[in-house]
Amino acid sequence: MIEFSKELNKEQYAAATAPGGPMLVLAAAGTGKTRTLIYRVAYLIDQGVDPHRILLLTFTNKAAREMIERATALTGAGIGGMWGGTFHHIANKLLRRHASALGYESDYTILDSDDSKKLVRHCMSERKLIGREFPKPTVLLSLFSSAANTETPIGAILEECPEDYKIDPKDILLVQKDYIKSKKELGGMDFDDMLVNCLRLLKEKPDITRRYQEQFLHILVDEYQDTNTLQAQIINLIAEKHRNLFVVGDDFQSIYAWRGADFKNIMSFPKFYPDTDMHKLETNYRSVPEILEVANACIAGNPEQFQKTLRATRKPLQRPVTARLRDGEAQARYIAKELKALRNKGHKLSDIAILYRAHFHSMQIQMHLTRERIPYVITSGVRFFEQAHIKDVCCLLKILINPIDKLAFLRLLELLPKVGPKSAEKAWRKLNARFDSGDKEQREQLIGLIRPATRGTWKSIDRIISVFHKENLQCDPGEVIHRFLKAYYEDYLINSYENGKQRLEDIRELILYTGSFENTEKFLSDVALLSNLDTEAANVNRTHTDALRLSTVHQAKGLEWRAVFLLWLTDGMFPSSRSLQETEGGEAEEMVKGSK
DNA sequence: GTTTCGGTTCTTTTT
DNA sequence: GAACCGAAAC
Repeated sequence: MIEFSKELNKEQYAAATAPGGPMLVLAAAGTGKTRTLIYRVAYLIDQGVDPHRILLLTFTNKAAREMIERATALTGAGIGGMWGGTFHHIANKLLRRHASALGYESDYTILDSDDSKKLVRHCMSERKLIGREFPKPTVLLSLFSSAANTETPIGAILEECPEDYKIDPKDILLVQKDYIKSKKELGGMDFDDMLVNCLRLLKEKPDITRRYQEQFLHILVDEYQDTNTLQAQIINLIAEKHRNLFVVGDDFQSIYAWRGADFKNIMSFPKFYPDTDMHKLETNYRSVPEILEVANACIAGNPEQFQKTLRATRKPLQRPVTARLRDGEAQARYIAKELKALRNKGHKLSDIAILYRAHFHSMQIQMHLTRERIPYVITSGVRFFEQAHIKDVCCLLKILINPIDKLAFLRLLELLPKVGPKSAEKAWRKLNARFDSGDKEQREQLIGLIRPATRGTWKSIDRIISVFHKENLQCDPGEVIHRFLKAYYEDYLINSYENGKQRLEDIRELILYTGSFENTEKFLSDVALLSNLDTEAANVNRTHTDALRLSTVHQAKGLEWRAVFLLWLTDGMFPSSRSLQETEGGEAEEMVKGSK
């Protein structure tokens, strides 16, 4: 049995064991936010709530994984059946079930940012809007994205843009219209569509909504300060019946504004639910008082926040150090020197981290570390699942599942020698914009469409497609990938990339990963929605190697180390020059060394 | 007309 | 490192 009152402090206990209704838990950094949330889950189950009737929403995959792991450990696997995951995961789960209600096929593809970009570029080139003074695909996409996530029309967003694009908003609207149409045509939803459509489903289909309102007796939301209006509405709708809504967040740690997050959601929660039971967690277990002093000084004086004061439990140790250094070179040398000193004092490298705002800020440091033979791991900037080779093998799976997934079809064909964008596009047209991999005639037709020199190569891939349908490999995506490797891709990798062998290893890792999925479709959804294989990848790296950690501050949120270096705490670098609203800043070149 | 190759530029944060 | 652009090669 879990002894809630012993394992939690007073603040945490009060929150975790509160009766129900709308609850807002304001958890400052390092106060055991996750712990409280997990014990809340355990408490509910302890009270006899069926896990199936609990919905736990998180913001990132990392958080979801951690929560579920820890809750499982705590309750002794008692949470089986609980609905837990990121907003996108849950939206996907609902949409797969009810896609037809919105006019989608249930085998819709999820477009990741890479796919979206390609599609937008295509729409632009169709309208001859490439180059010139026209914004780049990524710029347009972020425009579309904030429009979707804030429910604001494009026009209004453009007006607020400080930089005066001299572009006709009409052109942008045209591209957006084309983009939306193309997505529909290839049976795809991008990340924003998942939330938009999920909300649409709940708003427009009351019969369906009622089922979930009934099912979810308790809804728990992590990082509430980072929700956007779509997510807040989704939550409110699902919670409408039972009103047991437990949201946790810290208005001072809202880091996703660029993605439509609106910290006003957390500020106005008590207004929306006048009977809100509010709890504050202010006892900090992570940091020494000297650091909390700095934190408190930052929080104070901001009128738009809930007032809070972090209280330290740890003994005073030492103040953060700022080091003024001439340039990046001096900074790197300084860190190397300090690292040596720390190690001499008996610190392990894995207890130390170097944090920075943007990945390229760490380049110089990385060179120095390599030269000095100091082992380090880096929470990568390149997302595992967005690397070319991972996407390559997945597009074979995609065309097996979704006959109208044009992007996957094109990508697969373009892997072949002597096939580029034009030939691939032509083949797609000749097939009438549909490739049913189960249809033998169509497969024959496609073989004929490929130029003779490459036909042999394609035939070996075609054989995999044929086997897939004959042997019903639906449930074994790993086997398909394996055969693809043997038939073609292994050679391709080795020939096309300097680090082909390493990439091959990645794919082997991926094949192992497929084992945990019931079928190809579930696997593909997950690949699209996950963006880091940081569980696997990080675990592999972490095993038994004592290594220094390099990470962006964003990715480091919620983590802790004995000693932390903060790079480039200087004007224009930290905060980045793009987020100009902040005024707090550093002197010339400076750097802070703190201990947790 | 297409594909491939070579040189150049620019790196946030996540789903 | 990868995405983009222009030029060479097929």
